[in-house]
Amino acid sequence: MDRRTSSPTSGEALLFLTDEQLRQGIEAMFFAYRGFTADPDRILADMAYGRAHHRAVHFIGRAPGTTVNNLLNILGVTKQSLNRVLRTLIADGLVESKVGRADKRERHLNLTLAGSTLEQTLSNAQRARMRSAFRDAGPDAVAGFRTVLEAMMDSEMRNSYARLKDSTS
Amino acid sequence: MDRRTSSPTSGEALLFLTDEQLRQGIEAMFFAYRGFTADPDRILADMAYGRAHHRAVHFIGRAPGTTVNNLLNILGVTKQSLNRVLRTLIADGLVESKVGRADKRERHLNLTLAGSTLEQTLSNAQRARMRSAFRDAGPDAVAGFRTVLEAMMDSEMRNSYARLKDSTS
DNA sequence: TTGGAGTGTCAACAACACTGACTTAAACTG
DNA sequence: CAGTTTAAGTCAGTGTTGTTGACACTCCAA
Repeated sequence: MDRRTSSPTSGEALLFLTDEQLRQGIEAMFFAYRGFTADPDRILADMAYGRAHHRAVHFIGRAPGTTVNNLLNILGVTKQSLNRVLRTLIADGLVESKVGRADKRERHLNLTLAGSTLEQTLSNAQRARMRSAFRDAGPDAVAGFRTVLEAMMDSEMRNSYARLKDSTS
Repeated sequence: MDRRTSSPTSGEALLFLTDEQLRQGIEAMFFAYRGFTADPDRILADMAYGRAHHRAVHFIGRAPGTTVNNLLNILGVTKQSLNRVLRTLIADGLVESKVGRADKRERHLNLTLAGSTLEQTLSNAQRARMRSAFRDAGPDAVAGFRTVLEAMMDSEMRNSYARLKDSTS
């Protein structure tokens, strides 16, 4: 391998790709993800809900009127697994499911007022940590953070991510 | 919204802390973590093992001779949960548990040859993705990635992370 | 020698994922 | 129109990983 883009010194250009650096990146992901989910988990523990409910509520709030199938693709779980979660959320009045106008086979999902409240509560907790981390790290680090995470995604997930990102930009 | 990332002007200095930017960061973490675990998960699916076995094998390989209690703190699970995993790994000859010399209550954990082989297999798969992501993103982005992840950890996890990092640097 | 720490085990349970098989209803297609 | 496909929901069974709670054992130290 020869010298690459940014680093001026020759021998050090690829030092960030050593196995040790990669291993530290792996461990950083592991520990950071624990922090990432810790606050919502604490809130959900008091209710009869778990992480799966959080994810469903998050993405329904993010893409109101989304279909079950679309949600299935975003979450990457089976229909049975999502259905279990959705059933309780609908029964508890946090999510409402409406038959599609154009295609009556589809169900369009929306948060109720109560669902939106829960989403806000969870979202606020998770955003607070993210905001603190972003502020401590600074804008350049945040840009790098996002670049690496995008490069780490499977291509299908990258598509889902980009679609959501563009929908509100 | 106009994207003016690296602008030095005053009013835009905190644009990276908007709720929308934070939400994108949250979603990036979600999708990237799926990619992060996808390759080892595929390998483990064929065996009778799961993600918990991967984590145990990883950290035992990283800190040979570690005690059960130390591993407990790193992994952040209950001892019953870890014990179930360790029991199968020991029974299958991937991990060996030795009574401590100084303190005979403690058990010191090490990978056997077979355990080390599995660790390598999983580690190689996960490192390959991380290497590809790091290379695509470049050294500056990687530095930012690590900075943000560290800021996102709980302080106890940050300590565990730092201890592991320093042990081989 | 008593108390506490470290370890291990048993049992029960919950959350969340999976596969496989099936139904219902609607939409598309030849 | 008949047949096929698609979207959604359901039932039953299973596996991994996590949790509590209770209990036993060993060893160390006050």
